[in-house]
Amino acid sequence: MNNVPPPRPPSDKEHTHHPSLTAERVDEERRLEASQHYNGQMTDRSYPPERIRSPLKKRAVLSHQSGILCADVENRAENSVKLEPAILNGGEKFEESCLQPPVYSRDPLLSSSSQSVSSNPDNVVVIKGIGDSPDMASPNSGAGKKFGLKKIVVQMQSPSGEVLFEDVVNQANTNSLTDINAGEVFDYHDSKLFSPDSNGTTEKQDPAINTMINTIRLLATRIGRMEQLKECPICGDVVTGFHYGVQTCESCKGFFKRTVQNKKEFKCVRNSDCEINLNNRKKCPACRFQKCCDVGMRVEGIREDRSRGGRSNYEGASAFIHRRFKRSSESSDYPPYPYPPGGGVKKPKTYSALSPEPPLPRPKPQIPDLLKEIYALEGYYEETTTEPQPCCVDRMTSGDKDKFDSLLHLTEHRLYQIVKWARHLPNFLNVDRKDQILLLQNAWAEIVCLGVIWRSIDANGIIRLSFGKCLDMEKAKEMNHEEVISRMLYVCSCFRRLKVDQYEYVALKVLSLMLPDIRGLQDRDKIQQYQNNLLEALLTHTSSHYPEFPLKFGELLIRLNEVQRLTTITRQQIIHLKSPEIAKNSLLMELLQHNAMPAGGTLTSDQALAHPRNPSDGIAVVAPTTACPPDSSRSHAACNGPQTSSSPAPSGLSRQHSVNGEVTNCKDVEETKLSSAELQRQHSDCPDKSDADYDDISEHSRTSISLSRQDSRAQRYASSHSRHLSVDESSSHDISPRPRYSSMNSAPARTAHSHSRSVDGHMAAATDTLSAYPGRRPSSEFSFPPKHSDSGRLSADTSRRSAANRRPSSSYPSGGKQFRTATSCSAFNYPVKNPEELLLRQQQQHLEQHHSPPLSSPSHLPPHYVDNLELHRQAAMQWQGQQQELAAMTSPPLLKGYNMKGLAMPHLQQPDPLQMLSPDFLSQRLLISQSSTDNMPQDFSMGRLSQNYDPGGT
DNA sequence: CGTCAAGGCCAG
DNA sequence: CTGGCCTTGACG
Ligand SMILES: [Zn+2]
Ligand SMILES: [Zn+2]
Repeated sequence: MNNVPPPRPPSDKEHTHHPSLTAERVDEERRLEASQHYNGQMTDRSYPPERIRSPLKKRAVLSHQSGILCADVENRAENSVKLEPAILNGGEKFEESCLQPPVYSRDPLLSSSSQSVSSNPDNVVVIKGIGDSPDMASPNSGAGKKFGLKKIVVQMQSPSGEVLFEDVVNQANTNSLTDINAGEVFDYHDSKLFSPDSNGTTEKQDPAINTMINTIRLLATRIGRMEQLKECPICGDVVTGFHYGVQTCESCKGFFKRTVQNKKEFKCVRNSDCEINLNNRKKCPACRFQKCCDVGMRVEGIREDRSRGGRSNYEGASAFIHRRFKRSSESSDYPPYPYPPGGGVKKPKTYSALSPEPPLPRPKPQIPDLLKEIYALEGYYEETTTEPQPCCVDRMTSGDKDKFDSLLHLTEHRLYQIVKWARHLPNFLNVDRKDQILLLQNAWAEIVCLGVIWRSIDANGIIRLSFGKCLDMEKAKEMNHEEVISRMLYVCSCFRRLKVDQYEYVALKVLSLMLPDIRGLQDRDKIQQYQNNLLEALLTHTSSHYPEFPLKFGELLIRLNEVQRLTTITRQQIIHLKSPEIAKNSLLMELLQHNAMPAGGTLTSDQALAHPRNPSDGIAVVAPTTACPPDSSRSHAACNGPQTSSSPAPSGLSRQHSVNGEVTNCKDVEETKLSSAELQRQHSDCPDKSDADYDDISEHSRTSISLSRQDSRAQRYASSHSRHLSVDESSSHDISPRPRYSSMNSAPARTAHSHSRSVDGHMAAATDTLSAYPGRRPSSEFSFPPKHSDSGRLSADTSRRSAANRRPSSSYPSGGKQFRTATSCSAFNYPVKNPEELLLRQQQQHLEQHHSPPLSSPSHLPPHYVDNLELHRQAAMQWQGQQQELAAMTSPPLLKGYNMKGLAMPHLQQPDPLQMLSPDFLSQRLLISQSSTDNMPQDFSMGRLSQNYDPGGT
């Protein structure tokens, strides 16, 4: 048994002339020579930096997909190996976007030397250049004739500067392109660029390059996959392919799988620095597993439900990379990064350097996996910038209506992107689809807004919309958007001050999406769990990465509230527009007025299919002045107030002149609004105040506003329909977190009913489609009942596999700890000066009450972080409680027929059945039809978002 | 239908 | 527990 030749990849004929590999595998004790693969004693985390290779062997530089090593590599020209693009890109279509295939120069010495490439942590990823010509002789000269496309060329270089691999991608984001330069080194570990200078390297701090980082990361990843390892980077055995993101041998694959699946916790009996090789790999599982993690094996690759076959989509999976690149080449927007196996990049960051204590048999807690997964979606689903508009826009008067209409189109595109983005979030597809819709309807504006803020984070005093459009306060004033813009700028300044990083940014986006308290959610607990996990991940991240900002976590949550407030304004502004384009903008319309159909009737299929073009997420901010009275922006707090009628009809400025006899309620609402606005006016509107002042004001006024709204609502509530009550009671857990924002929260009873008809009506088919939907691998952080002890057999019906795309992955390293229990944290009962004080106060209370820290603290955190953990947990609970509190105060229907999303759309009292079917139609189809091929509307330049919404995808 | 990368099986 | 080999299932 042991004497048979080692298993090999199907076409791995090359092994036949590799002495050490083709040697029959005898008992491992006899394989002493295998230790030659490593150069003597290694410290902790240093992998075999050098391996003795037979000089006969030439390193193969080939498709990573095939897993094939070409035996005739040595016949290739040594000095300049020109890889075919198809090979370079693993057969993807990527090369289509390359004007010329890059030329690879290789040092002849290299191929015969003992250097191993990307598994060598000393290799670095370097920006070779930006431009359109492969040699970068004339960077960016005429490159982007087509929409300003630029190419980024990234190389993997050995420490001596040899070019090992090279990869190219097109990049449309011309703004940030100027922020990176040739010669800069990309550190995958921290996702940062370092520019070399006289005294070593300095980290580039410019946040503007964040989007670029995504691109570069992806490139680095793909480069990392180009290398064909022959020897398992963990034990030196024969590589049998990619396993959990890394090329490893079969045994390490199995070992990793067992370890994760069974949640083993090994402990090294020595110093956790055991060398792992073919001979001793069984000796110390702790160090072996650590090494697995160090070389980049992904626990997300292990499926919690143990389903077999198919493709995984975790960051680092080949399908993941493939998808991103394929799309990126087709749509000319920039991709996100995945993750380079084996590090691919320098800086292995030894464990001992990170923490002196005995290492845990788990991945180094660099960045929580959940955050990484979420971040992996950035770039890919970021807004595209296909149409550079150099000029700052600005001045959008009513005369620019066309322009504005196109902006609406842009917005719609952005919305599609958001839907797509959400679909790719870990486990989002495991959420009930009705819930998906609810969540998206509730949060889209926040997501858009956060994107704008993120982009503007480094632009001092400027809000960067899409397409290079910018707004400063001056322009904003001209357009009467000063409140929105100033608030945005304020949040920007907060983010800047806090040094919010990309992971925190994406976490905030998802946090704004995954709100468990929205009324009508089917599976609230799941959302809750998600939120908890995300909060936990964010907390871990901020605590460990930003010890200098001990209160960062809490502050972030507070800023999130500010963003929520912001979006209330912007929603209103959009709905105030008189553009008939909104009507055609079916998805936008749907989101804006979930329950209210256009007065004209249902959306026609024409409307549904005639989709506009061009993305932008800045839409809300660039609403035309004329259509948006100054006061409306102030009164955002009175978001319950009916503001408009359905889209084609002009909206009242602050007063509802609506259809269907719902007008009577306007008065109350108006009063609410006035009082709210008055409150607001008393305090606010000075974005340049100190943070403390600002927080004081906003928190205080918001509380007041909420209360006043509650009063107003109470009056309404008393006279509301009993059916509302019954529905409310029937779903006692359903409280809307931000009723003032959520169109879904309007007329709850009706919402529920229409959902049960419209959504449910489509549910069967939709679910089927969803089930057939391929390839989405949910991943960690979502608690699913583990499936241990079941000996793992799938029942026949599970293998029937409608759940194929609901495959949960293991939540191994980051458990589903929950720290949320409080349902009401009235921390905002009285004004506080700033979040710090708030937190301190919390802490004080906590100390007074003599609570013991309820939750375990991540053991990987240094002690001084841990001190703050409890504080942060309280902040999180406070935030959650605050969401609930707000929800509770306003959840009952304020006005029948008016939603509370700040839109106040009247609804038709007796909706046509067809109309009842319509509201969710698009988003439903979006949710189910955005298949793995991402056939999201791409051809925006053609003025169509998309043609087919074939929910079946067939 | 072949490839790839999951999970399962089971002798050692 | 290990690890070689098998089965699965999405994708191209
Ligand atoms: Zn191995
Ligand atoms: Zn050990």
